[in-house]
Amino acid sequence: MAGVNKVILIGNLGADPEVRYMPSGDAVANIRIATSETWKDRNTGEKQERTEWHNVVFFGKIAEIVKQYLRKGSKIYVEGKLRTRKWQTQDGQDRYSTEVVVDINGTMQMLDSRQGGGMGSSVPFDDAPAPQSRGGGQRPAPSGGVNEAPPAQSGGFGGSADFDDDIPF
Amino acid sequence: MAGVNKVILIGNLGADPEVRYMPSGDAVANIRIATSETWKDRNTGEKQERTEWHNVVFFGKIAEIVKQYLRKGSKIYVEGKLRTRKWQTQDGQDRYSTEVVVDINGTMQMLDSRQGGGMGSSVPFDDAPAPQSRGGGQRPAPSGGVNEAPPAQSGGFGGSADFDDDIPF
Amino acid sequence: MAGVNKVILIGNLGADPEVRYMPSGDAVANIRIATSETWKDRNTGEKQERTEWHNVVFFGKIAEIVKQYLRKGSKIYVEGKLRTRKWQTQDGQDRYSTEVVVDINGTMQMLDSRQGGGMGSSVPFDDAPAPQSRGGGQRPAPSGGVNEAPPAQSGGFGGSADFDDDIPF
Amino acid sequence: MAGVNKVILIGNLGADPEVRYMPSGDAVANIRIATSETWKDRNTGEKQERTEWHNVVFFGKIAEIVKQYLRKGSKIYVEGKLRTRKWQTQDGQDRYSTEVVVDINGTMQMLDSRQGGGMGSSVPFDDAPAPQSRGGGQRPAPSGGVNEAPPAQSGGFGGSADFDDDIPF
DNA sequence: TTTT
DNA sequence: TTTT
Repeated sequence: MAGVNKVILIGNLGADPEVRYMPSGDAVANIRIATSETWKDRNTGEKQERTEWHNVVFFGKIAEIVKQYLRKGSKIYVEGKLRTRKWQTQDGQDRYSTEVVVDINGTMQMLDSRQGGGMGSSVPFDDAPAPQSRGGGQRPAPSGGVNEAPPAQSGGFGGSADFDDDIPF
Repeated sequence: MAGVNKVILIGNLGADPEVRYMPSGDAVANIRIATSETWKDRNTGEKQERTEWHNVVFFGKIAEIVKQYLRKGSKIYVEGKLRTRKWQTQDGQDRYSTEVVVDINGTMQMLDSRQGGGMGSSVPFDDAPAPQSRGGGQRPAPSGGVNEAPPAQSGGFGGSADFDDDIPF
Repeated sequence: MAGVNKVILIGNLGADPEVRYMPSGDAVANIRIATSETWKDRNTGEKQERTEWHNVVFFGKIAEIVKQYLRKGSKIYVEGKLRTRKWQTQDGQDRYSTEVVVDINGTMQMLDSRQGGGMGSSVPFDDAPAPQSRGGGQRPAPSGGVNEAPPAQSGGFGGSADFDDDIPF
Repeated sequence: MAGVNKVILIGNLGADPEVRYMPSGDAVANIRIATSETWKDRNTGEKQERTEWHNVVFFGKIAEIVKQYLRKGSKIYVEGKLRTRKWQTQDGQDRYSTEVVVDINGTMQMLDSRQGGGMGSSVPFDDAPAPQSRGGGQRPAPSGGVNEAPPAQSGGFGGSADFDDDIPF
């Protein structure tokens, strides 16, 4: 019992989200996002760039938001945790795949809502307000109590079953 | 509407926590923690050290854990957000005070449980298991559903009223 | 010797940066950025919003980038550390002010370069490429060695003198 | 050009570090660290635990520190970035492996120095001071200038060649 | 006021 | 394979 496992990413989606539904009815959304870093070669002085691709999976209510608002090219902020899943190929070989999991403890924020449809973008979701989402589900209506300061997300997360037999890349 | 406001600290408590209770019965715990950084002077090569003191305030269930387990000298990991409060001196002058707020969206972890009572420490709580705590309150028992993976904390946070008329330092 | 002191913010500038120069010639840039969080009141269900303002100060080369590229309204990602300065009012009273310091160990990234001048913005810097900046200064040209992977920023940071007699707000 | 790619971990080493040297003479250190999270099953109320294992690779001077100070069981704080490497099996199949890279932009801190040799530990490095390390190399001696505040790490990082033909697990 |  |  101990540990911190936190990932923070800002990047762009390489494709539209892929969304599936659990037997429980909960959505699971998968995206790929690219982060790139640039630097100058110390010898030649030339500008270098390296792009890293990340598999990010969203559970619960936040998966619905991903489905509704994100598209290929969307720039987002993501806070989640690392998880490495073991899975088998069709001929029974072991494989490992590492993902960034955004569940009720994680967060997602859209960062490009302002570039908006007004600029002639063909992206239909751009007129929607940019959501700022915790992974959490609905907040149960509590009884009484002051409320001058932000509370937080809460319960209702419906579980996250294994997908170990999915091919990750 | 948008934004990330996150603080991550690892440091030691300068004194025992100060705990108060809200009219609602919720605890509020205040601590001071020190972070220090060291570097070598670029001219003399001498080792330098600078210590920074942070005011951290905990709300809800996590405040109870702070009260129970933390003491002067405890080393902790904290994740919270920045908040600057305006308050008045007795003669009506405005003052501002910035704190790190750890509420249901934040986290705290003890990092020194292992140094334990076995070493001759007089600290009575050292035998207790080191808690790993989200700010959250109780989790409501949900109905049905798989549970192979960690869910998350949830609701029940009882509010965090203003303390703007308190003197912060 | 121990400690982590890290702040991560995403928000918008409330005004153009204020830039000064040290006797050494190094720039120091100050900005105010707003982060806001929204939540629903647990009783009334009404949407609530709270905006937090942060003082951020940049040292070294990154301060020049702030001066050149950021304006009122710019949305940025910032990674820095907390620092509380003590200063005196004109009549000799002690005051404390907490800032987020972005020096050579910090980072800044513009997040809204794409909204561009094309939308009729009067902001002249919008055509410039959005910089991704570490706080670092110039990188000394090293001798030999492979370079297939990103190195990192380096030396040359010119110091950050005290500004304790400045009024912070 | 844009992006944030950050990983923050607190966990324990599952084994002693494995250290290799580049043709350039630079060290590369690999460790496995475990982070665990606990939660209560929402139905049964039983305590659950899930442990996640992370591959972490250190480059440059920080790799030397890892070699010198870390051992199986050490608890550390690590700040790095995600990198997925493609490699080939002996029979030419593609594989992918995701690691947390701690280079000059990353950080490592020991968190258990205080448990010390005094408790009967057989670990010989326990008497050494716990290092607080940036990934950086040596700092070039600058000429003149004030130095009242911490500067930062700097240059000299000797490169990080590809290891794509190594087997990662 | 902590810690190393 | 760590830790509590």
